[in-house]
Amino acid sequence: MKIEEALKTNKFKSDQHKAMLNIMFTASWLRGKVVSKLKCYGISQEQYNVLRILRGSHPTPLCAKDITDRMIDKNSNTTRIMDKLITKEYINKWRGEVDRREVNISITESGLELLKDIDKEEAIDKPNYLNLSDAEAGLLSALLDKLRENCSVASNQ
Amino acid sequence: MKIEEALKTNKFKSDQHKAMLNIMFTASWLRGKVVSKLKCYGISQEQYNVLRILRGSHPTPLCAKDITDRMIDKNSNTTRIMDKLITKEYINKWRGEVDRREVNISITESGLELLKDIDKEEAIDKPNYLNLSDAEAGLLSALLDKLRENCSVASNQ
DNA sequence: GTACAATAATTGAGAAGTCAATTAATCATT
DNA sequence: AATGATTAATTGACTTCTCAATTATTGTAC
Repeated sequence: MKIEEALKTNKFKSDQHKAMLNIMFTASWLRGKVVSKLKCYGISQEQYNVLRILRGSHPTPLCAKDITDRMIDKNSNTTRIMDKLITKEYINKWRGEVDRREVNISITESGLELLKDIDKEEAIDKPNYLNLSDAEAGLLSALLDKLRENCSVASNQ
Repeated sequence: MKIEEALKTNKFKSDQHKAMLNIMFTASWLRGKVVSKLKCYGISQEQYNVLRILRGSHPTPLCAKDITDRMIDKNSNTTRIMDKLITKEYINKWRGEVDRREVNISITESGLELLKDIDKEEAIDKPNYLNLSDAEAGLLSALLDKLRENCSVASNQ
């Protein structure tokens, strides 16, 4: 479904504006797919994202700031996402010994198992999940990277 | 800034997975920009989106469903976004005469003025806001449209 | 080493989102 | 025209987000 159909309009100020709306729509669409896949595991997309980040560094722990830096949505309230994951015993947290302002966070065995189960359900990340060839996916990433360059508008992100 | 730097990782399962994370990151980045632009006008991105949709159909009113159909995030709670906009007197709402289940919604003069003020601050949608040529923006849209085709995962969206 | 700035994480309060259940009206079938 | 199904919108309960203020610790300059 083309973006014109998805948003039921043909009025776009410019090609850039159309692309912007398309990015936001596609992100929302993707989010819907991921969320529905994760539903039966009882975790949110943000929680899943954090677990994957921690698996990536495992067995080295990360501090909260390191995790925020790696998150898709930098505005997420990391503390509260951690709280949820601690309650579910998917992560461990302890005060940093070197810098006592920091906390060390690492994924538990139980968290790793959860990810393994989710991985089995390949669909979320499987190649061609996106209906793009490798080359097209690479081109898409390159365009998105370029889009964010030299932007005239200041932002805190 | 490339997505590898933005997410501080080089570990991507596939080009498709990398593109997926890039879309979500870019959408969040764009959202941050738009939200910070709209802040001084006291409206959220979703409210702005609804006002633009209503301006597009003005002076013909739309019903709530028509608006939802045109929204970027189809899961938004349209009723509550409308409530906010009614309080601010940017939109009017009245029961449909033909189909009494529907409500008719239209943008007010005050709402149109707000949009005019925001438009003056061109930055949000101005051409090249995205640092892409028209051709690149078109290509990006085409890739996003393709990506959403024939997706193996069922979704309610 | 004391004062002040900077950083990491947390919290509180209010806003917004989510999801299922509900209400009201219309449609479709007989 | 009575029945049940469908559609449009709303609501209630709950969760999550947001953003500024706060606490604790470390870094920097004198």
